[in-house]
Amino acid sequence: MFSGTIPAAASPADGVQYLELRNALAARIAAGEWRPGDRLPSERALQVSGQAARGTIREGLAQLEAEGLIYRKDRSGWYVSPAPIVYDPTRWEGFISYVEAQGRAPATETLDAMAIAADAFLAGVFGREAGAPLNLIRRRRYVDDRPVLVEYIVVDVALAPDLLRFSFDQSLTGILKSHYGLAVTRNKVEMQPCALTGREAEALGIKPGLPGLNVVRTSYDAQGRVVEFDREYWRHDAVKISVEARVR
Amino acid sequence: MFSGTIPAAASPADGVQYLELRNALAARIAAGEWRPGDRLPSERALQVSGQAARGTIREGLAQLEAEGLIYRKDRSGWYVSPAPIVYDPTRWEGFISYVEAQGRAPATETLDAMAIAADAFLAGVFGREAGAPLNLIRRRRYVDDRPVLVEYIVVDVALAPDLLRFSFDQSLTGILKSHYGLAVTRNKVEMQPCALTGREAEALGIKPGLPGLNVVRTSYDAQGRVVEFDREYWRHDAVKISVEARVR
DNA sequence: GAGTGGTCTAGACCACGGG
DNA sequence: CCGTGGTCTAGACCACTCT
Repeated sequence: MFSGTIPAAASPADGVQYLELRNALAARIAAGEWRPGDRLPSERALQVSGQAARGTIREGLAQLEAEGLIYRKDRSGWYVSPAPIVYDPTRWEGFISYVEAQGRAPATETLDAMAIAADAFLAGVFGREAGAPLNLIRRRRYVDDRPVLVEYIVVDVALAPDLLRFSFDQSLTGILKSHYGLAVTRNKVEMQPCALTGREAEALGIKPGLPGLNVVRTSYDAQGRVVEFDREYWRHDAVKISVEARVR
Repeated sequence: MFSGTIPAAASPADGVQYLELRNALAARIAAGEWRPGDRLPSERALQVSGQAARGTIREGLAQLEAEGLIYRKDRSGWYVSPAPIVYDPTRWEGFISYVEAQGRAPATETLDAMAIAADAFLAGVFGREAGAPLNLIRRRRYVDDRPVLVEYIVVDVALAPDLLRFSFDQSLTGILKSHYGLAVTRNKVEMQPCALTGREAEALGIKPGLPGLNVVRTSYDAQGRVVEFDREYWRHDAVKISVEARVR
């Protein structure tokens, strides 16, 4: 009744068909009938065995998806979710190292990298005037070949001139430190559960509206300058946040 | 294209009916046609004006719900969501003070308070043997009369004997500090987007499967003893996490 | 081309709320 | 009580993947 680290499932009998399907599938997943990455039977196959309309089947599957136990690949099928990555956004280590430290295979892909001018919001973030030159980098990151997040990074051109000549498929952290001497000493992190829509859903290859986690990080150096402003959109089933901090 | 603090909405025309309904409703909400807490037209009314099957209408509404723009009250209707509470789980202030600091009205209700014996998991958390006596408190917390979270707090009886004689509708923080001299100096916080199911969904009066945020906090005093182990289940649309931390 | 999920329709009955 | 959302059925056609 109170143990483990993950919320308990619904009770076995709910008097509701789609929850009973959900429970049946969850039990079979827990029993190891399918392993992470495996495909579930098709919706129409589940209809036959479960004797329900397809809409009802889909509601049960959507339930498991919301819980992060399964995910869908568009027009391909429903798959069992792998374990989430544990992520501490207050650490300045970089995606690659902590994913590897958890025995998983990270990958990074740069989608865009361009010069932009600060709008009112970004001007405020960086403490510059509107129109100040900034660089915007958009990346997609993978764990074990599955896209798990898309991120938008903004860097002040004044602090890192000519940044766009680099490749960002590796660690941006390393570039900022070794080529520009920029060391982060303080982070401000905001997180909010959200829905992944529009460009983010498209970049992750998912159906718009799937739950996600929006992480916004502002990184400062010892002089209080904003080194990096980073907005990440994570698949909700791919990440688990862990933060350790002294009480202030 | 890159501004503001909240993810951009989907594009106005998606070629998909339920997303077009979503966009139409989102625009009317943004325009202030309905204010936070207001009820939307009924599903059947939206059917008439929008010329679509009710299932399609419901899919559009579920989309907005996943995004946190609206929420439902069981068999009552769909309502515009109020602004989320900004919450810093590394601070040791207590719910009441930070909700009030944001100009909102907090309330706390104790659901259960009982003595339990440590299972293997909790024994590990508290560094005690299995079967050690603990107290478990279950509370529901409100913002502006809307239930936003349910929490399970475990306290070591050895550190806070006879704790159950107190009322927990006020600050537990204050009780632990003033009556037991327990001061928290360090927190470990884990957060994971989740679905609210079973007891949690019931306690919050929501439909099982709605997205939520699971926050697990372990609080230590200066001697490294576990003062409090707290598991919170938040409505996903009620909270925004903000953490500030030095880089380690 | 066969099979998959994605979308949509037009109904139905039910449980619960107090718009 | 009536209106609400909650659940469910039994179909249909489409866009996409390739299981």
